[in-house]
Amino acid sequence: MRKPDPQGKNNTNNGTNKLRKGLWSPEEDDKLMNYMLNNGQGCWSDVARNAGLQRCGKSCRLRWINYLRPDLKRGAFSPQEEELIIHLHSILGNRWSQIAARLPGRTDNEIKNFWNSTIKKRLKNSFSTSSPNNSDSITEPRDVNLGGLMSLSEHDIMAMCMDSSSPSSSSSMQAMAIRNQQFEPLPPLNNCYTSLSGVPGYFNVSTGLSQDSTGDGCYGSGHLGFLGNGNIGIEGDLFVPPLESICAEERNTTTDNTISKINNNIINSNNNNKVETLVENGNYWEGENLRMGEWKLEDLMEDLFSFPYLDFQVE
DNA sequence: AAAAGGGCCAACCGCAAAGCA
DNA sequence: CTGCTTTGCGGTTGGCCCTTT
Repeated sequence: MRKPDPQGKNNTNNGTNKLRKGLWSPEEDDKLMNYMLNNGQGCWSDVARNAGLQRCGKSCRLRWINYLRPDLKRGAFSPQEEELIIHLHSILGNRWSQIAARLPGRTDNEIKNFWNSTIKKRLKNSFSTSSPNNSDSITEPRDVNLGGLMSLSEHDIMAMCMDSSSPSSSSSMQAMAIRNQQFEPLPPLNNCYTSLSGVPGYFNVSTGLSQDSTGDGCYGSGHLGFLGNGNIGIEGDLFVPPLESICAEERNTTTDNTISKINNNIINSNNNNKVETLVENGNYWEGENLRMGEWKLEDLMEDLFSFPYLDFQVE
């Protein structure tokens, strides 16, 4: 972390127009927070200027998104979040912003740090402990249990872990697909919020489900798997949980209209019009039915955007 | 008790895409 | 169409802090 610069050695004081860098002081946070609450988000360089901050707009944006936003969820990641991150990362690769978009209250930076510091290490450990004599000769891939997360082969895990340059880990998916000559479902994700079951090769989006009857946060069960031709197959109906997004929930509960307004701005700007639709339709996503047989990776990526944004309460 | 090492995480950097004149 | 500005993203850095030696 960079030192806060209370004396302003790096900043514009001293007669120059040099912008401040490094850690944000509480005063700067206050200024930015007050400005954002009163004026909402505009052009970030204007925000920096009008809020009286000697920071570049970029720095203000980052500070707001990663730290000051009222809808941020602080604290450790829950096991459900961990699981979801791993699962999404296996599909999306290092597309942290897209992963973060499905974890309300979490930032891409947070998830990225969490992945690099914790999960990556854990996956590596799982790999090494599961193969005590794994010198450099990898022969038969074995299944590795990631602490109850999912069961993948060593090759798969290594590909996922090491192939961080691949934007979508497509090479690892291809590797899995090649190895799996037939549809081979991955184990269902416990506590996941978009789960799949039913007719192989197709899924429907069922909407308007009420509550998770089991109370474990899981709305149905099913499998996502890889097809021998390198495509991704879905086995099942996609059950979408009732979407009481942070946005909608806070709209109902908060008495602070200003904060509510800000939240709406943030979420609407992040999610385009999807959340507005959700809210207008009584907190349930009433998106069009999705049908498909086999997905190529890029198609899957596309269709991930049509998934509702996940929301669950931690603790 | 002090030094070394490693983990964590806030923030910066560079690049690409989008928007606009 | 072109060039400039702004925004957004992912990778990387650097410093605090905790643990180990």
